[in-house]
Amino acid sequence: MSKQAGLLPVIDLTADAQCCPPLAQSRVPAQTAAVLAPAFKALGDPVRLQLMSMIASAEGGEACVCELTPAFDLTGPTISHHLRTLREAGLVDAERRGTWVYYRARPAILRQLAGLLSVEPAAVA
Amino acid sequence: MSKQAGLLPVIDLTADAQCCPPLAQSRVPAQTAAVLAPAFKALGDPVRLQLMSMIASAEGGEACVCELTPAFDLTGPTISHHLRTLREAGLVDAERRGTWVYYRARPAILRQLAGLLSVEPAAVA
DNA sequence: CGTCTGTCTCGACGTTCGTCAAATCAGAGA
DNA sequence: TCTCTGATTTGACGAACGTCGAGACAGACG
Repeated sequence: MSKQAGLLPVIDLTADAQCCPPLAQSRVPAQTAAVLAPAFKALGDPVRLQLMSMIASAEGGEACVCELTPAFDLTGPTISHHLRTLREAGLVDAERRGTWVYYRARPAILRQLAGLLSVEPAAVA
Repeated sequence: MSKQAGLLPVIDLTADAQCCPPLAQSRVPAQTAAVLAPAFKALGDPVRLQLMSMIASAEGGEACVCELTPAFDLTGPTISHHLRTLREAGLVDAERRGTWVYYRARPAILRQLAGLLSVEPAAVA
């Protein structure tokens, strides 16, 4: 699956071009590490990883805090804190519409992280 | 041939042989989050992210601590601590050969993490 | 206007993290 | 054996984290 033969993605992936040569292919510069590590860090908590998934996989591409919070045995402020962490890491976006606040994933950075981690299936020599 | 007992990874990830439905496709179960979050957490430090890259991209697939340590403005014990963190997260393997200790990436878990983060470009197959 | 509901901020708490210096362990070689 | 070098462990410290309760803020609705 290294080459997605077949359809090209609908959206432009220019962001990937400059940002993520795979971790295992060339050494990550300190500056890149400093920028991307916080994103990994944000995903390094089980609650936030689930929150991220719930948001990214939600119908319509967004999830309301009111449906996120009751999915955990945690208080509102704690969930709010985790969402803020995800937001500050650039992983999600928040928007208030009336009474409720909706969170939406940012696919670009997800792709960036995935690209960094991608491992070429050992092009057998 | 047998590995040094003290250097074996703490986490056994064999159970996760079946790879990762993308984060954005289906909601990550709590159990999966609990298993994978520590790996992201381990990558959530700039020094460890660079270490991981240096190891994974090294020639021969392995890197000696003796070449890792001088790449940072940190003491030996600190680098050793970070390497232990990567090892306990299941991201790398260590092996002592004579005087030196070599670290080697574990591609399986890297692929797992990349798969979790992968964002399918909406285009249907 | 006042009140209610949903969400966030603030302050506090115990825990974990990143770092170092000192001590210890593991081999290599004289 | 003894010593030297490379790597890890131990113990300590301040900083950051995850969590909570109490309070503040933002809209909706009478």
